Amino acid sequence: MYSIYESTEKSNCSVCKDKSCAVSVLNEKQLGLLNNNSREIEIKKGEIILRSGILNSHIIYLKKGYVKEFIVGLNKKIKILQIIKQRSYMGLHSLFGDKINHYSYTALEDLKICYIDINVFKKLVKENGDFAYELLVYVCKDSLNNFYRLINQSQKNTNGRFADVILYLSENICNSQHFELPLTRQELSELIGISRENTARVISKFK
Amino acid sequence: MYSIYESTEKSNCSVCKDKSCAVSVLNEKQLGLLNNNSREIEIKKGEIILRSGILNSHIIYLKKGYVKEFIVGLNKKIKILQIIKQRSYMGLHSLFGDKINHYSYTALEDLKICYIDINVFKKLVKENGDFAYELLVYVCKDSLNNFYRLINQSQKNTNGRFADVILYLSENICNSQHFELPLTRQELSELIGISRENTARVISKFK
DNA sequence: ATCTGATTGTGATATATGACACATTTTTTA
DNA sequence: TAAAAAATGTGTCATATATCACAATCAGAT
Repeated sequence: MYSIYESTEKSNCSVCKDKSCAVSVLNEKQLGLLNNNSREIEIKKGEIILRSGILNSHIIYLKKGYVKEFIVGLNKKIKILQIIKQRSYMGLHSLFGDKINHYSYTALEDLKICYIDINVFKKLVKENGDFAYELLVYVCKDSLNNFYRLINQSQKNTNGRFADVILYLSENICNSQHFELPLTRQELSELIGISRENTARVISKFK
Repeated sequence: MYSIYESTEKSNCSVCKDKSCAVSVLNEKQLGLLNNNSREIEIKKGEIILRSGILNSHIIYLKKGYVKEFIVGLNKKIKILQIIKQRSYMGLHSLFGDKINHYSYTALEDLKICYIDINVFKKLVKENGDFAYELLVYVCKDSLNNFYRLINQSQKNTNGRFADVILYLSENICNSQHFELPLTRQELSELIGISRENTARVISKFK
Protein backbone atom coordinates (compact mmCIF):
# COMPACT_ATOMS: atom_id res chain seq x y z
CA MET A 1 0.00 0.00 0.00
CA TYR A 2 3.00 2.30 0.11
CA SER A 3 3.98 1.51 -3.44
CA ILE A 4 2.90 4.84 -4.85
CA TYR A 5 5.09 6.74 -2.44
CA GLU A 6 7.99 4.38 -2.77
CA SER A 7 7.93 4.67 -6.53
CA THR A 8 8.50 8.42 -6.26
CA GLU A 9 12.01 9.24 -5.21
CA LYS A 10 11.34 11.08 -1.94
CA SER A 11 13.67 14.00 -1.52
CA ASN A 12 14.91 15.18 1.84
CA CYS A 13 15.00 18.93 2.38
CA SER A 14 17.49 18.69 5.26
CA VAL A 15 20.25 17.26 3.13
CA CYS A 16 19.25 18.97 -0.13
CA LYS A 17 22.28 20.53 -1.83
CA ASP A 18 20.11 22.95 -3.75
CA LYS A 19 18.37 24.69 -0.85
CA SER A 20 17.33 28.30 -1.39
CA CYS A 21 18.89 31.04 0.75
CA ALA A 22 15.63 31.25 2.64
CA VAL A 23 15.32 27.54 3.39
CA SER A 24 18.94 27.52 4.57
CA VAL A 25 17.96 29.48 7.67
CA LEU A 26 15.26 27.01 8.77
CA ASN A 27 15.93 24.82 11.79
CA GLU A 28 15.71 21.02 11.72
CA LYS A 29 12.12 20.93 12.90
CA GLN A 30 11.05 23.45 10.27
CA LEU A 31 12.97 21.59 7.59
CA GLY A 32 11.10 18.48 8.60
CA LEU A 33 7.79 20.26 8.24
CA LEU A 34 8.82 21.54 4.81
CA ASN A 35 9.96 18.07 3.85
CA ASN A 36 6.63 16.52 4.79
CA ASN A 37 4.75 19.07 2.72
CA SER A 38 6.74 19.24 -0.45
CA ARG A 39 7.41 16.89 -3.30
CA GLU A 40 10.05 16.76 -5.98
CA ILE A 41 8.90 16.22 -9.56
CA GLU A 42 10.56 16.04 -12.95
CA ILE A 43 9.17 18.10 -15.81
CA LYS A 44 9.83 17.65 -19.50
CA LYS A 45 10.87 20.44 -21.84
CA GLY A 46 7.91 22.42 -23.13
CA GLU A 47 5.51 21.48 -20.35
CA ILE A 48 3.53 24.20 -18.63
CA ILE A 49 4.41 24.15 -14.94
CA LEU A 50 1.99 26.74 -13.67
CA ARG A 51 -0.69 28.74 -15.40
CA SER A 52 -1.76 32.29 -14.69
CA GLY A 53 -5.27 32.77 -13.40
CA ILE A 54 -5.51 29.69 -11.22
CA LEU A 55 -5.86 29.78 -7.45
CA ASN A 56 -2.57 29.59 -5.59
CA SER A 57 -2.21 26.16 -4.02
CA HIS A 58 1.50 25.46 -4.21
CA ILE A 59 4.68 27.41 -4.40
CA ILE A 60 7.17 25.94 -6.84
CA TYR A 61 10.91 25.83 -6.35
CA LEU A 62 13.09 25.34 -9.40
CA LYS A 63 15.86 22.95 -8.43
CA LYS A 64 17.40 22.48 -11.84
CA GLY A 65 16.92 23.95 -15.32
CA TYR A 66 15.61 27.04 -17.07
CA VAL A 67 12.03 28.28 -17.11
CA LYS A 68 10.32 31.17 -18.88
CA GLU A 69 7.94 33.38 -16.91
CA PHE A 70 5.38 34.98 -19.20
CA ILE A 71 1.93 36.43 -19.57
CA VAL A 72 -0.48 36.30 -22.47
CA GLY A 73 -1.47 39.87 -23.18
CA LEU A 74 -3.65 41.62 -25.73
CA ASN A 75 -4.29 39.80 -29.03
CA LYS A 76 -2.78 36.74 -27.34
CA LYS A 77 0.56 38.48 -27.63
CA ILE A 78 3.04 36.86 -25.28
CA LYS A 79 5.40 38.85 -23.11
CA ILE A 80 8.21 36.94 -21.43
CA LEU A 81 8.99 38.68 -18.15
CA GLN A 82 12.15 36.83 -17.32
CA ILE A 83 14.10 33.63 -17.64
CA ILE A 84 14.21 31.82 -14.32
CA LYS A 85 17.23 29.76 -13.44
CA GLN A 86 17.87 27.05 -10.87
CA ARG A 87 17.43 27.77 -7.17
CA SER A 88 14.56 30.18 -7.78
CA TYR A 89 10.93 30.30 -6.77
CA MET A 90 7.97 30.52 -9.11
CA GLY A 91 4.85 32.33 -8.03
CA LEU A 92 6.15 34.00 -4.87
CA HIS A 93 4.80 37.43 -5.78
CA SER A 94 1.41 35.97 -6.55
CA LEU A 95 1.39 33.90 -3.37
CA PHE A 96 1.71 36.89 -1.09
CA GLY A 97 0.18 39.52 -3.33
CA ASP A 98 -3.06 37.87 -4.40
CA LYS A 99 -5.28 34.80 -4.23
CA ILE A 100 -4.60 33.85 -7.82
CA ASN A 101 -1.45 33.28 -9.74
CA HIS A 102 -0.45 36.09 -12.12
CA TYR A 103 2.16 34.61 -14.43
CA SER A 104 2.59 31.42 -16.44
CA TYR A 105 5.67 29.22 -16.36
CA THR A 106 6.93 26.83 -19.04
CA ALA A 107 9.95 24.52 -18.95
CA LEU A 108 12.66 25.53 -21.42
CA GLU A 109 14.40 22.20 -20.79
CA ASP A 110 13.97 19.12 -18.60
CA LEU A 111 13.60 20.25 -15.00
CA LYS A 112 13.58 19.22 -11.40
CA ILE A 113 11.08 21.17 -9.35
CA CYS A 114 9.62 21.02 -5.84
CA TYR A 115 5.97 21.65 -5.08
CA ILE A 116 5.51 23.20 -1.65
CA ASP A 117 2.18 23.62 0.10
CA ILE A 118 1.44 27.34 0.42
CA ASN A 119 -0.03 27.11 3.92
CA VAL A 120 3.11 25.49 5.25
CA PHE A 121 5.16 28.10 3.46
CA LYS A 122 3.15 30.91 5.01
CA LYS A 123 3.34 29.25 8.43
CA LEU A 124 7.13 29.18 8.17
CA VAL A 125 7.20 32.87 7.27
CA LYS A 126 5.19 33.76 10.34
CA GLU A 127 7.14 31.63 12.79
CA ASN A 128 10.66 32.32 11.49
CA GLY A 129 11.55 35.95 10.92
CA ASP A 130 14.89 35.08 9.38
CA PHE A 131 13.14 32.96 6.78
CA ALA A 132 10.74 35.82 6.10
CA TYR A 133 13.64 38.22 5.82
CA GLU A 134 15.35 36.08 3.20
CA LEU A 135 12.12 35.85 1.24
CA LEU A 136 11.74 39.63 1.39
CA VAL A 137 15.25 39.96 0.00
CA TYR A 138 14.37 37.48 -2.73
CA VAL A 139 11.16 39.13 -3.90
CA CYS A 140 12.63 42.63 -3.70
CA LYS A 141 15.70 41.69 -5.74
CA ASP A 142 13.45 40.00 -8.26
CA SER A 143 11.32 43.13 -8.52
CA LEU A 144 14.21 45.53 -8.85
CA ASN A 145 15.83 43.45 -11.57
CA ASN A 146 12.70 42.98 -13.62
CA PHE A 147 11.68 46.59 -13.28
CA TYR A 148 15.09 47.73 -14.34
CA ARG A 149 14.87 45.67 -17.50
CA LEU A 150 11.29 46.61 -18.30
CA ILE A 151 11.96 50.32 -17.89
CA ASN A 152 15.10 50.07 -19.97
CA GLN A 153 13.04 48.40 -22.67
CA SER A 154 10.54 51.22 -22.63
CA GLN A 155 13.27 53.76 -23.28
CA LYS A 156 15.44 52.04 -25.88
CA ASN A 157 15.14 51.18 -29.55
CA THR A 158 15.37 47.75 -31.15
CA ASN A 159 19.15 47.53 -31.17
CA GLY A 160 19.54 48.64 -27.59
CA ARG A 161 16.87 46.29 -26.37
CA PHE A 162 18.41 43.37 -28.20
CA ALA A 163 21.83 44.15 -26.74
CA ASP A 164 20.36 44.49 -23.26
CA VAL A 165 18.70 41.10 -23.45
CA ILE A 166 21.87 39.42 -24.69
CA LEU A 167 23.78 41.00 -21.81
CA TYR A 168 21.05 39.98 -19.39
CA LEU A 169 21.15 36.37 -20.54
CA SER A 170 24.92 36.29 -20.52
CA GLU A 171 25.52 37.94 -17.15
CA ASN A 172 22.44 37.21 -15.09
CA ILE A 173 21.18 33.90 -16.35
CA CYS A 174 23.98 31.85 -17.84
CA ASN A 175 26.92 33.53 -16.12
CA SER A 176 29.04 32.95 -19.19
CA GLN A 177 30.07 34.88 -22.28
CA HIS A 178 29.37 31.93 -24.51
CA PHE A 179 25.97 30.55 -23.81
CA GLU A 180 23.29 28.55 -25.47
CA LEU A 181 19.77 28.81 -24.19
CA PRO A 182 16.93 26.75 -25.59
CA LEU A 183 15.10 29.86 -26.79
CA THR A 184 13.53 30.11 -30.22
CA ARG A 185 13.73 33.39 -32.15
CA GLN A 186 10.08 33.78 -31.42
CA GLU A 187 10.73 33.51 -27.68
CA LEU A 188 13.70 35.82 -27.91
CA SER A 189 11.48 38.43 -29.52
CA GLU A 190 8.88 37.96 -26.78
CA LEU A 191 11.58 38.57 -24.21
CA ILE A 192 12.98 41.62 -26.01
CA GLY A 193 9.57 43.02 -26.78
CA ILE A 194 10.01 43.45 -30.54
CA SER A 195 8.59 41.57 -33.49
CA ARG A 196 9.99 38.23 -34.59
CA GLU A 197 10.94 39.66 -37.96
CA ASN A 198 12.90 42.48 -36.42
CA THR A 199 14.70 40.07 -34.13
CA ALA A 200 15.91 38.20 -37.20
CA ARG A 201 17.04 41.47 -38.80
CA VAL A 202 18.95 42.60 -35.74
CA ILE A 203 20.68 39.25 -35.44
CA SER A 204 21.82 39.26 -39.07
CA LYS A 205 23.01 42.84 -38.63
CA PHE A 206 25.04 41.99 -35.52
CA LYS A 207 26.68 39.08 -37.31
CA MET B 1 18.66 70.83 26.93
CA TYR B 2 15.59 69.04 25.57
CA SER B 3 14.51 72.03 23.56
CA ILE B 4 15.41 70.53 20.19
CA TYR B 5 13.25 67.51 20.77
CA GLU B 6 10.44 69.46 22.33
CA SER B 7 10.29 71.84 19.40
CA THR B 8 9.55 68.98 17.05
CA GLU B 9 6.11 67.59 17.48
CA LYS B 10 6.98 64.07 18.57
CA SER B 11 4.59 61.52 17.13
CA ASN B 12 3.63 58.35 18.94
CA CYS B 13 3.46 55.21 16.86
CA SER B 14 1.27 53.38 19.40
CA VAL B 15 -1.61 55.76 19.03
CA CYS B 16 -1.01 56.71 15.38
CA LYS B 17 -4.25 56.55 13.39
CA ASP B 18 -2.36 56.10 10.13
CA LYS B 19 -0.43 52.95 10.95
CA SER B 20 0.43 50.65 8.06
CA CYS B 21 -1.02 47.14 7.99
CA ALA B 22 2.39 45.83 8.93
CA VAL B 23 2.92 48.11 11.92
CA SER B 24 -0.56 47.22 13.16
CA VAL B 25 0.64 43.73 14.06
CA LEU B 26 3.52 44.94 16.25
CA ASN B 27 3.22 44.53 20.01
CA GLU B 28 3.59 47.43 22.46
CA LYS B 29 7.29 46.85 23.04
CA GLN B 30 7.98 46.76 19.32
CA LEU B 31 5.88 49.85 18.75
CA GLY B 32 7.96 51.57 21.39
CA LEU B 33 11.16 50.61 19.62
CA LEU B 34 9.74 51.89 16.34
CA ASN B 35 8.65 55.07 18.03
CA ASN B 36 12.11 55.71 19.43
CA ASN B 37 13.70 55.27 16.02
CA SER B 38 11.40 57.18 13.76
CA ARG B 39 10.55 60.81 13.28
CA GLU B 40 7.67 62.58 11.63
CA ILE B 41 8.47 65.41 9.23
CA GLU B 42 6.50 67.74 7.00
CA ILE B 43 7.53 68.15 3.39
CA LYS B 44 6.55 70.94 1.01
CA LYS B 45 5.19 70.36 -2.48
CA GLY B 46 7.93 69.86 -5.05
CA GLU B 47 10.61 68.79 -2.59
CA ILE B 48 12.65 65.68 -3.32
CA ILE B 49 12.13 63.23 -0.46
CA LEU B 50 14.57 60.54 -1.47
CA ARG B 51 16.98 60.32 -4.35
CA SER B 52 17.98 57.22 -6.29
CA GLY B 53 21.59 56.15 -6.00
CA ILE B 54 22.17 56.97 -2.36
CA LEU B 55 22.86 54.42 0.35
CA ASN B 56 19.78 53.22 2.17
CA SER B 57 19.69 54.71 5.65
CA HIS B 58 16.00 55.22 6.33
CA ILE B 59 12.75 53.78 5.20
CA ILE B 60 10.10 56.41 4.61
CA TYR B 61 6.44 56.03 5.42
CA LEU B 62 3.99 58.36 3.70
CA LYS B 63 1.42 59.38 6.26
CA LYS B 64 -0.43 61.95 4.20
CA GLY B 65 -0.32 63.21 0.61
CA TYR B 66 0.67 62.10 -2.87
CA VAL B 67 4.18 61.33 -4.07
CA LYS B 68 5.61 60.41 -7.47
CA GLU B 69 8.07 57.52 -7.70
CA PHE B 70 10.34 57.93 -10.72
CA ILE B 71 13.68 57.23 -12.28
CA VAL B 72 15.81 59.33 -14.59
CA GLY B 73 16.58 57.18 -17.58
CA LEU B 74 18.45 57.64 -20.83
CA ASN B 75 18.83 61.21 -22.13
CA LYS B 76 17.59 62.34 -18.72
CA LYS B 77 14.17 61.08 -19.77
CA ILE B 78 12.01 60.66 -16.72
CA LYS B 79 9.81 57.63 -16.19
CA ILE B 80 7.24 57.85 -13.41
CA LEU B 81 6.71 54.35 -12.05
CA GLN B 82 3.71 55.07 -9.90
CA ILE B 83 1.87 57.61 -7.82
CA ILE B 84 2.14 56.76 -4.15
CA LYS B 85 -0.70 57.60 -1.84
CA GLN B 86 -0.98 57.88 1.93
CA ARG B 87 -0.22 54.89 4.13
CA SER B 88 2.49 53.60 1.82
CA TYR B 89 6.21 52.99 2.13
CA MET B 90 8.90 54.48 -0.02
CA GLY B 91 12.04 52.53 -0.75
CA LEU B 92 11.00 49.14 0.63
CA HIS B 93 12.12 47.24 -2.45
CA SER B 94 15.47 48.96 -2.39
CA LEU B 95 15.89 48.39 1.35
CA PHE B 96 15.67 44.61 1.07
CA GLY B 97 16.87 44.20 -2.48
CA ASP B 98 20.05 46.27 -2.48
CA LYS B 99 22.40 48.52 -0.54
CA ILE B 100 21.42 51.60 -2.51
CA ASN B 101 18.10 53.19 -3.25
CA HIS B 102 16.79 52.63 -6.78
CA TYR B 103 14.01 55.18 -7.25
CA SER B 104 13.52 58.87 -6.58
CA TYR B 105 10.55 60.36 -4.75
CA THR B 106 9.12 63.88 -5.03
CA ALA B 107 6.22 65.43 -3.14
CA LEU B 108 3.23 66.22 -5.38
CA GLU B 109 1.71 68.25 -2.54
CA ASP B 110 2.45 69.08 1.09
CA LEU B 111 3.12 65.86 2.97
CA LYS B 112 3.55 64.23 6.32
CA ILE B 113 6.16 61.49 6.30
CA CYS B 114 7.95 59.33 8.86
CA TYR B 115 11.63 58.49 8.65
CA ILE B 116 12.35 55.07 10.12
CA ASP B 117 15.81 53.70 10.81
CA ILE B 118 16.44 50.74 8.50
CA ASN B 119 18.24 48.64 11.09
CA VAL B 120 15.32 48.86 13.47
CA PHE B 121 13.01 48.02 10.60
CA LYS B 122 15.06 44.95 9.69
CA LYS B 123 15.26 43.92 13.33
CA LEU B 124 11.47 44.03 13.57
CA VAL B 125 11.18 41.87 10.46
CA LYS B 126 13.43 39.23 11.95
CA GLU B 127 11.82 39.12 15.37
CA ASN B 128 8.17 39.35 14.30
CA GLY B 129 7.09 36.97 11.56
CA ASP B 130 3.65 38.53 11.30
CA PHE B 131 5.22 41.91 10.64
CA ALA B 132 7.43 40.31 8.00
CA TYR B 133 4.43 38.59 6.49
CA GLU B 134 2.55 41.87 6.12
CA LEU B 135 5.58 43.48 4.50
CA LEU B 136 5.82 40.56 2.08
CA VAL B 137 2.19 41.12 1.17
CA TYR B 138 2.90 44.81 0.70
CA VAL B 139 5.90 44.47 -1.59
CA CYS B 140 4.32 41.67 -3.59
CA LYS B 141 1.12 43.61 -4.19
CA ASP B 142 3.17 46.63 -5.16
CA SER B 143 5.16 44.55 -7.63
CA LEU B 144 2.15 42.87 -9.19
CA ASN B 145 0.35 46.18 -9.67
CA ASN B 146 3.29 48.00 -11.18
CA PHE B 147 4.20 45.12 -13.43
CA TYR B 148 0.69 44.85 -14.65
CA ARG B 149 0.66 48.50 -15.63
CA LEU B 150 4.11 48.45 -17.21
CA ILE B 151 3.33 45.38 -19.30
CA ASN B 152 0.03 46.84 -20.38
CA GLN B 153 1.86 49.96 -21.46
CA SER B 154 4.27 47.92 -23.54
CA GLN B 155 1.39 46.34 -25.45
CA LYS B 156 -0.95 49.27 -26.03
CA ASN B 157 -0.97 52.36 -28.21
CA THR B 158 -1.22 55.97 -27.10
CA ASN B 159 -4.98 56.03 -26.61
CA GLY B 160 -5.07 52.80 -24.65
CA ARG B 161 -2.20 53.85 -22.44
CA PHE B 162 -3.80 57.18 -21.71
CA ALA B 163 -7.09 55.52 -20.83
CA ASP B 164 -5.31 53.01 -18.61
CA VAL B 165 -3.55 55.72 -16.66
CA ILE B 166 -6.75 57.69 -16.14
CA LEU B 167 -8.44 54.54 -14.87
CA TYR B 168 -5.45 53.80 -12.66
CA LEU B 169 -5.52 57.25 -11.11
CA SER B 170 -9.27 57.16 -10.67
CA GLU B 171 -9.61 53.67 -9.22
CA ASN B 172 -6.33 52.95 -7.51
CA ILE B 173 -5.07 56.30 -6.36
CA CYS B 174 -7.91 58.73 -5.85
CA ASN B 175 -10.75 56.21 -5.40
CA SER B 176 -13.11 58.63 -7.09
CA GLN B 177 -14.50 59.20 -10.56
CA HIS B 178 -13.91 62.92 -10.32
CA PHE B 179 -10.40 63.56 -9.20
CA GLU B 180 -7.82 66.26 -9.36
CA LEU B 181 -4.22 65.36 -8.92
CA PRO B 182 -1.43 67.93 -8.87
CA LEU B 183 0.15 66.48 -12.00
CA THR B 184 1.38 68.62 -14.88
CA ARG B 185 0.87 67.46 -18.46
CA GLN B 186 4.57 66.79 -18.52
CA GLU B 187 4.27 64.49 -15.51
CA LEU B 188 1.20 62.81 -16.93
CA SER B 189 3.15 62.01 -20.07
CA GLU B 190 6.01 60.64 -17.97
CA LEU B 191 3.54 58.37 -16.22
CA ILE B 192 1.88 57.22 -19.43
CA GLY B 193 5.15 56.83 -21.27
CA ILE B 194 4.35 58.96 -24.29
CA SER B 195 5.55 62.40 -25.38
CA ARG B 196 4.19 65.57 -23.83
CA GLU B 197 2.83 66.71 -27.19
CA ASN B 198 0.92 63.50 -27.74
CA THR B 199 -0.54 63.72 -24.26
CA ALA B 200 -1.98 67.12 -25.18
CA ARG B 201 -3.35 65.71 -28.44
CA VAL B 202 -5.01 62.74 -26.74
CA ILE B 203 -6.56 64.99 -24.13
CA SER B 204 -8.07 67.35 -26.70
CA LYS B 205 -9.34 64.35 -28.64
CA PHE B 206 -11.03 62.84 -25.59
CA LYS B 207 -12.72 66.15 -24.82
C1' DA C 1 -1.00 95.59 -13.82
C1' DT C 2 2.75 94.19 -16.70
C1' DC C 3 6.49 91.68 -17.79
C1' DT C 4 8.91 87.30 -17.87
C1' DG C 5 9.37 82.58 -17.92
C1' DA C 6 7.12 78.20 -17.70
C1' DT C 7 3.63 75.35 -19.35
C1' DT C 8 0.63 73.77 -22.86
C1' DG C 9 -1.43 73.20 -27.61
C1' DT C 10 -0.99 72.46 -32.70
C1' DG C 11 0.84 71.64 -37.28
C1' DA C 12 4.41 69.56 -40.28
C1' DT C 13 7.85 66.07 -40.83
C1' DA C 14 10.99 62.14 -40.33
C1' DT C 15 11.57 57.60 -38.94
C1' DA C 16 11.46 53.37 -36.46
C1' DT C 17 8.97 49.46 -36.31
C1' DG C 18 4.99 46.27 -36.99
C1' DA C 19 2.63 43.72 -40.42
C1' DC C 20 2.21 41.24 -44.55
C1' DA C 21 3.80 38.20 -48.10
C1' DC C 22 6.73 34.93 -49.41
C1' DA C 23 11.31 32.46 -49.72
C1' DT C 24 14.38 29.57 -47.34
C1' DT C 25 15.92 26.62 -43.90
C1' DT C 26 15.38 23.41 -40.19
C1' DT C 27 12.89 20.02 -37.65
C1' DT C 28 9.53 16.52 -37.12
C1' DT C 29 6.74 12.85 -38.72
C1' DA C 30 5.57 9.03 -41.39
C1' DT D 1 14.27 8.94 -47.18
C1' DA D 2 10.50 11.70 -48.35
C1' DA D 3 7.00 14.66 -47.06
C1' DA D 4 4.96 17.81 -44.04
C1' DA D 5 5.19 21.20 -40.69
C1' DA D 6 7.45 24.52 -38.14
C1' DA D 7 10.78 28.02 -37.70
C1' DT D 8 13.43 31.60 -39.68
C1' DG D 9 15.00 35.28 -42.99
C1' DT D 10 14.05 39.20 -46.17
C1' DG D 11 11.83 42.77 -48.98
C1' DT D 12 8.04 46.16 -49.17
C1' DC D 13 4.85 49.11 -47.20
C1' DA D 14 1.76 51.55 -43.93
C1' DT D 15 1.51 53.99 -39.84
C1' DA D 16 1.99 55.43 -35.14
C1' DT D 17 4.60 58.37 -32.67
C1' DA D 18 8.72 61.27 -31.49
C1' DT D 19 10.59 65.47 -32.66
C1' DC D 20 10.90 70.12 -34.06
C1' DA D 21 9.08 74.71 -34.49
C1' DC D 22 6.22 77.94 -32.98
C1' DA D 23 1.85 79.88 -31.12
C1' DA D 24 -1.03 80.45 -27.21
C1' DT D 25 -1.94 80.39 -22.53
C1' DC D 26 -0.95 80.53 -17.72
C1' DA D 27 1.50 81.71 -13.39
C1' DG D 28 4.66 84.16 -10.64
C1' DA D 29 7.43 88.20 -9.69
C1' DT D 30 8.38 92.97 -9.64
